[in-house]
Amino acid sequence: MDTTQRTEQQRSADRRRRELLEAADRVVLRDGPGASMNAIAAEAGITKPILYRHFGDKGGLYAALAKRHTDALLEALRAALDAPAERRERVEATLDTYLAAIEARPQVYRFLMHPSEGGPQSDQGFDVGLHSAPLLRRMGEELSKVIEERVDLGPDSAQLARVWGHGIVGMMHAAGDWWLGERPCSRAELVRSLADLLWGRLAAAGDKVGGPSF
Amino acid sequence: MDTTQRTEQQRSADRRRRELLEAADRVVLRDGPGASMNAIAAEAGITKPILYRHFGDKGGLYAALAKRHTDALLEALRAALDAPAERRERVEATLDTYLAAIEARPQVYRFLMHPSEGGPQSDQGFDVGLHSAPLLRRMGEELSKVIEERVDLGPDSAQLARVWGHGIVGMMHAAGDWWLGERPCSRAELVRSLADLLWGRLAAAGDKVGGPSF
DNA sequence: CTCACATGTTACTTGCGGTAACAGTAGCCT
DNA sequence: AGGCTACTGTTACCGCAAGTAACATGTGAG
Repeated sequence: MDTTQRTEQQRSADRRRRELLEAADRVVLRDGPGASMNAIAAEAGITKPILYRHFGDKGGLYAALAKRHTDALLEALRAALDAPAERRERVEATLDTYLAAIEARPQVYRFLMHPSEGGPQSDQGFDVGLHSAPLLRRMGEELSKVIEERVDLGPDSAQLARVWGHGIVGMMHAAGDWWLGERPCSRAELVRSLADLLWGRLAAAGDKVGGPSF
Repeated sequence: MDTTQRTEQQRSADRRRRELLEAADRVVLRDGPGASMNAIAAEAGITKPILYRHFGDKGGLYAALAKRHTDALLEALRAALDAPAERRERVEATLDTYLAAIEARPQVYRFLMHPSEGGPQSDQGFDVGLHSAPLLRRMGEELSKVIEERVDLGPDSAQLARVWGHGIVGMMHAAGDWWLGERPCSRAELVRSLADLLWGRLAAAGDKVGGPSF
């Protein structure tokens, strides 16, 4: 067969693909998630149909783009999660890693999580409806695995671990999103507060007495 | 003044508005969040510009639509949250209320949370990017208030309560979203697992020994 | 030289959000 | 009555973005 030739051509195609993704990245980071295919093609120095030949449709481009960032973030999280340290330390390190990532590149984060919120007249963005889930889901599954591997939860551990994995990721995500918007405290404080929550401080706290009237 | 006349006209306008919202509701529930303004107008028996006169733009229609459902859900949550019962009971009741709501009307839920995921060719949906936050945010703020009112957290209670409010809501949301998709267990089990997480079972559990190799 | 193939283009269709300009209708004011 | 305002409704259009068809061009293999 022509495998050797194929590989050569394939390599060139892959390089092109990577270049296109980087161009897309630049545009998305500059113009927000509302970036149009035309704009991306222009940034890459080519025209639309080529993008479509490479990625099928806009969702494909988005998926490829998201996968890059998602993979990178997941790797960082895995490192923090799998470190040989006390559980609380690991939890705090993981929370901090995530928050540091979204703090450092809020544009990327918003692109991954929140679809069209670009410019004033950009009402249609990437259809992240089906794609924003994956990041959260993948993080949830990853965390679930680690929990089940390393925490002794008795019977039903598999199910419990999955519920907790997704729940904790959701907590991290929502709190991070809110924090990124309002910046009501430092990152370290946020990490500490969330870890405290996970450590049962809600259950341990007493009822408030002398509260409002009743 | 012409207040009396105005009220009469206003009433008619309000009735129309409500009718339009109900039509929009039907269409969104049927066609998913990718419903077009034309489709909504047709369902209401009128044409597009009228929708725009009433709601300004698509975001306005969405916001009005979302507000109805959000208000209803928030009211139910408030009731569970403010009940005169033990804290754990209240937490479980609130979780269950939320999960029951999204279980009963997944279409509404997906519309509120996830934008365009409609039909196969519907790539642009409502720009929920800026509107899905509100529901989560409002729930988070609501919960924050209740936490601060009723739980004794010592100094920094305000900040801590807000972090926890948003975090817990995010946990509930993410776990609910995942659960709704996979249905890995009953609602009661999910509620119990999440409450256990909030009650510090993660911190209380021991390390797993004899785990994978290390 | 020519065939096959990959790369690139221009020019188009479709469909949606949003708007302008026009038409009919009900009540009030003098 | 007749006209003024204000609301409801329409058709017909613009702009823009996704996605596609058809055409052009370079390049290595036989």
